[in-house]
Amino acid sequence: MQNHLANHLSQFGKLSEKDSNLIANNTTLVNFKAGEIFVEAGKNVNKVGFILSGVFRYFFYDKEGNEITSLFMSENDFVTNINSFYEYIPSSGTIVAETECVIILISRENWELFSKEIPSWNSILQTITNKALLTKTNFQRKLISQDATTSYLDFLKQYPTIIQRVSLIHVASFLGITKFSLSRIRKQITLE
Amino acid sequence: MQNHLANHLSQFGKLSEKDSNLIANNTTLVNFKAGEIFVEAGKNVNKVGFILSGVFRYFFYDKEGNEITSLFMSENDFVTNINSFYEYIPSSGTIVAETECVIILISRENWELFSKEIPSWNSILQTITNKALLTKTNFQRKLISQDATTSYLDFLKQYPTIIQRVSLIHVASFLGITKFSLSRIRKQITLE
DNA sequence: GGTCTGAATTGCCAATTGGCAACAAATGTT
DNA sequence: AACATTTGTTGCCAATTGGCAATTCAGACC
Repeated sequence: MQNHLANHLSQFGKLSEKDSNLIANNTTLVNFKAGEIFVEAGKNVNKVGFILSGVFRYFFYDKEGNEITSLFMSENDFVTNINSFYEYIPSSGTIVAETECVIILISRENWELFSKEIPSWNSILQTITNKALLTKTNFQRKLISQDATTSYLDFLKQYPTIIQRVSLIHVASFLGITKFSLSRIRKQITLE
Repeated sequence: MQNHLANHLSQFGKLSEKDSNLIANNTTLVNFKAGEIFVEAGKNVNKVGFILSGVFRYFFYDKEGNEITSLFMSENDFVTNINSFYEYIPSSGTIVAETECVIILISRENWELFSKEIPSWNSILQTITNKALLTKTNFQRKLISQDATTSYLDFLKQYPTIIQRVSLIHVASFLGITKFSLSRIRKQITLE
């Protein structure tokens, strides 16, 4: 059901029947198995996915070579590296499917087609991008100034379905703590 | 010199002589003394400033009532609460001038005028907004996963002129550490 | 069922950071 | 200049979090 994307977008701006059909006719469903790569670090990103099911994870390596997970993306999220896509530069990180995933794939060519042909496309995508980035900075702000237990509880609130679907080590990295600390925090919570 | 704004914007998209004049004729210079409020928490934000000189600070209060500084804005930055401005909702935080400041002020009415009359306005501002948000999330990511000393050194690199112009207690809050820790880190660094 | 592999937990100890009180320095006001 | 106020520092100790080795657990595979 390709129209899932058009339906989703129509929350943020008007789409005509024609717009909706254009989208449906110029996108494809793609499946990913857990562990498969959607975006490879070092390469330019020329595609955007819209997630119908599953969880993707964005990670990169810091100066010490530690793997840092900085984002999870799941149902009704877009999956891409915005910076790489908009700026035509290599992605500094990797996006990997953490579970089986199904996405609606939009190539750059079709993205540009939509941008030209669909009057509200740019405004809709701008709205979504802004909202996503603001949500991210707001959540990160908490991680910076809170203790680890509070951060973990906030994570459960904000991403209630993610915790069962990804390794705790990645959640720990996302929260900026070690897997040991996360394990102890979870134990502490179940004891209360 | 009102054209400073048009000059700055022209880095990100084409502006005609006419566009430039429209901007100059529909913006005003405004001065702030240190301590004066630009955006008041709880109120809708209907203006955007472009900073010619000085430093502004955005802060809010967390659940425990602690003041959290989450952003500094200085020369050639825009100063506003994007979320409040775009979503027509009250600002959750306050923006205060930390030093004497001079800004080019754009009211919402004139913002909309520019949006209508200047063909590249939306695209330019979208580009700037995206860049600013991406820079912010990238910096915050470091704060989450690094130790405090590294974070402080990164702060000096990223905002070299801010440190001399704002209280260290606000820098500490921005970095997510206490003023005591920051004081010790600074001492440690000068000893090396 | 048995084996293998990676994920998660736990104990122990170290390093980092926080909290508080006291003090010093800088700034603003009269 | 004298005073008050705010900002920054330091010592002391507590709380949090990290690091590492050993162990347990869970799922994959034969």
